[in-house]
Amino acid sequence: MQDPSRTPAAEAVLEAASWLFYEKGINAVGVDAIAERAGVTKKTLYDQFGSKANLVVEYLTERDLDYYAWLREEIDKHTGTDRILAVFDALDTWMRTRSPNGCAFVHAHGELLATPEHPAHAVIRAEKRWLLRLFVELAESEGYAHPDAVATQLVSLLEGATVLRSISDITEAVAQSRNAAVVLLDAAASERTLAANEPA
Amino acid sequence: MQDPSRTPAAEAVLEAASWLFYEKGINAVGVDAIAERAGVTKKTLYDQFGSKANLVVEYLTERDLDYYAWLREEIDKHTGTDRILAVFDALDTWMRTRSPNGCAFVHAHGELLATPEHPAHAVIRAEKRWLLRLFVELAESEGYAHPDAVATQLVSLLEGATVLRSISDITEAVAQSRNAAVVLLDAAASERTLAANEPA
DNA sequence: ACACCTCTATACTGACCTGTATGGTTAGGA
DNA sequence: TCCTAACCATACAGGTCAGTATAGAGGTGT
Repeated sequence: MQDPSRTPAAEAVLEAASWLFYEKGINAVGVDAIAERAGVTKKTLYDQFGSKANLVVEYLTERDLDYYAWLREEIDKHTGTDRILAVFDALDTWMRTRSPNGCAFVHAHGELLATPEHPAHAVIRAEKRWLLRLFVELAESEGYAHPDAVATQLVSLLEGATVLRSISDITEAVAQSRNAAVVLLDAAASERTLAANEPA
Repeated sequence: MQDPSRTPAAEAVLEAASWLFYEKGINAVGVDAIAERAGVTKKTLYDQFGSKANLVVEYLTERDLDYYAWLREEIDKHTGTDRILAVFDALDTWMRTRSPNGCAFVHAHGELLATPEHPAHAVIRAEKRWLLRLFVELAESEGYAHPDAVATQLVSLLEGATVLRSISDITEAVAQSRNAAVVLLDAAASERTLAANEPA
């Protein structure tokens, strides 16, 4: 799961950074605070990661891998259409246990708008890309019509529920998105098509 | 539309701040940069707004009012179910013309995680609240079953599409959310219900 | 005539930021 | 035995941050 070549101090730094970045935001957290929380000197932090930007990349990359592994696990506990709905159930658990403040990648995107050359942007875009592809593959393998269209709609439901649950106190947002997914998949299955798929 | 008691310099400051905050993020922009862009001294900025936090609140409040007014206008050009779908069309235009980087309120929420006492949080939550209530009212007045459930699902589609369109390059996300909305409303209309509305 | 308001210009404070420099300790492997 | 990697502690450089201080210009209403 994690790079075994990472020293104990490096591990502590990344753990501290991950917590602080997610809980307070990237720009609101200084390297001094990270080093202090990790119980490590700033020298060690810079020896291991080189720069704050690199640390941000490592933070997002690890979170990305964790989330992907978690989703894959939850999906593989089911068969058929339940494999798709399992993603919504997994999100519900994920948000309760690890992500109550919302999507770390969406936040990072907003925080790094001022520095478009930041290497973290590639990680952020990649995360949304594999999420979409995951749904495309699931929709395809379950034989749904218009897998690209369905997948885009399902990802929107997922991302939107994440926003609603974290910003408002609408805890049922994820469950409602799941309900909507059931309806959409039902419609796609009975070839009642996703309406107006061709704009004109 | 805007407070007429605002002096010309104050107006220039708010305009500069709005552009910089949205384009680069709140924490990435300093008051010096705002004053310079507005062609105003920092003294004037502080005389008019008192603090950066107040300026952030004014920025979000004005954007909130603009967005609400825009949506109301677009909705009122239609009748029946089209009033609901008009929100999706309005979002498409809004994102192309004024909000290509994503939702300012979602970004602000992420940037202000470190300061939960920041007065902007109230504005952020209020924006999501009226958006949800808007859909509830539309769903009710068009006679759909389960207006609360439908509204939550529609807001998720809207917010999710905003995320997808801004972070990924999926420009058709909004259109796909609109398609999904059509299916969901169709299902709600024919009382084929929103499935599993009662979890157990 | 005088007070008030809006604004300009510049300089400053004290805190915090990323990143580096210097120098020393400990443990393991060749 | 010696070398290297991984760490500790402290201090500092150079920049930027929010916010304040000081001094004065121009216009308006009374």
